Amino acid sequence: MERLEIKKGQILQRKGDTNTKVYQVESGLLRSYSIDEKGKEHIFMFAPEDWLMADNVPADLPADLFIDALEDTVVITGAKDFDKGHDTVKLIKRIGALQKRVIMLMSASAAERYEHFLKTYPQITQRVPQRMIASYLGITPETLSRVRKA
Amino acid sequence: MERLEIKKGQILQRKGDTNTKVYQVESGLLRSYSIDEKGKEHIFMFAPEDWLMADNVPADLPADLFIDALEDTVVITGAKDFDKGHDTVKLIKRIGALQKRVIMLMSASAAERYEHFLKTYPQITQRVPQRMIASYLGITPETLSRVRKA
DNA sequence: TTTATTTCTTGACCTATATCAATGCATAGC
DNA sequence: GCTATGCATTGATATAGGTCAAGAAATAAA
Repeated sequence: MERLEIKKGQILQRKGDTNTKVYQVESGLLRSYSIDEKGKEHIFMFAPEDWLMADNVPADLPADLFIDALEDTVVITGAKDFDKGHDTVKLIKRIGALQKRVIMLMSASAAERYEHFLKTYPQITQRVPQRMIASYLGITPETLSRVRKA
Repeated sequence: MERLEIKKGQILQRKGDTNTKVYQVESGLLRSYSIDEKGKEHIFMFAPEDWLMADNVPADLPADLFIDALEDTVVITGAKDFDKGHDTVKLIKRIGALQKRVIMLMSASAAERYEHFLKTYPQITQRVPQRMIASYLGITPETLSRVRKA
């Protein structure tokens, strides 16, 4: 357990890295993302204050995601330790959020996704560029721009 | 905790129902799905033997998903009890699977999703109709048919 | 075995979103 | 203050997948 201060733009984890830590955000903003074989970024999650950032693959496998800071950020790092220190209620809430996200990705239009994002994460909306919101929603910046204009 | 035998086609839970149970599958096959405002079905998950079927919203809120049996099925029902009876390692694995699913929905083509499904769930492929696989993958039966033909 | 229903496939056409390029605006760096 | 870079918007075009309908095949029910 360790307290880290990192600068905007600094990378905490790259795909393929050993993957043994989780990051509790004290202040600032992290994101995790993957890069597909066309080189396109797909943001999996943002983590502002009080959120836990983790790459959810077992600690004995290489990382699936990049993790970096979108603002100067302070985190408390913890080891991935599956047998203790986890709040079951928080894990189940996270599963619930992912359930809704999967259903939305299968069924909602770009506009509907954006509307939902605005309502659910109004604070994050103010802190990240539009192109990152587009990436998180699974659409292009151009499509997001058109959706916002409509 | 109770052991239930249900018939193919029988519904265990409807959207809006009270939502206080989880279902451990002993034999058979369950699915959970939502219906969007156009009346279209979106399958969230299949649960064959040894899988746990749950609607991952808190027990004090109404259900988000329908759950029904695709075959004659035997389940052990349990109460949603967030403070005990949960295997943290299994919850984290489930989050990991959903993480990969979200990234795939944002970045993979229909063909890539189908290919991945075949590799990951070969047994389920044999037990459910194509139209349900399409629904789970977030594509239409016509698209799946064309992808398979290519 | 026959009939009814469901599922799958295919063709033709449509649509939501992607791609590409260009331009303007905002922000960062010097 | 100026220049460079990043971001957002817009137009034109392309594309992946959706929609609709019809017919064939498979499965279920009688």
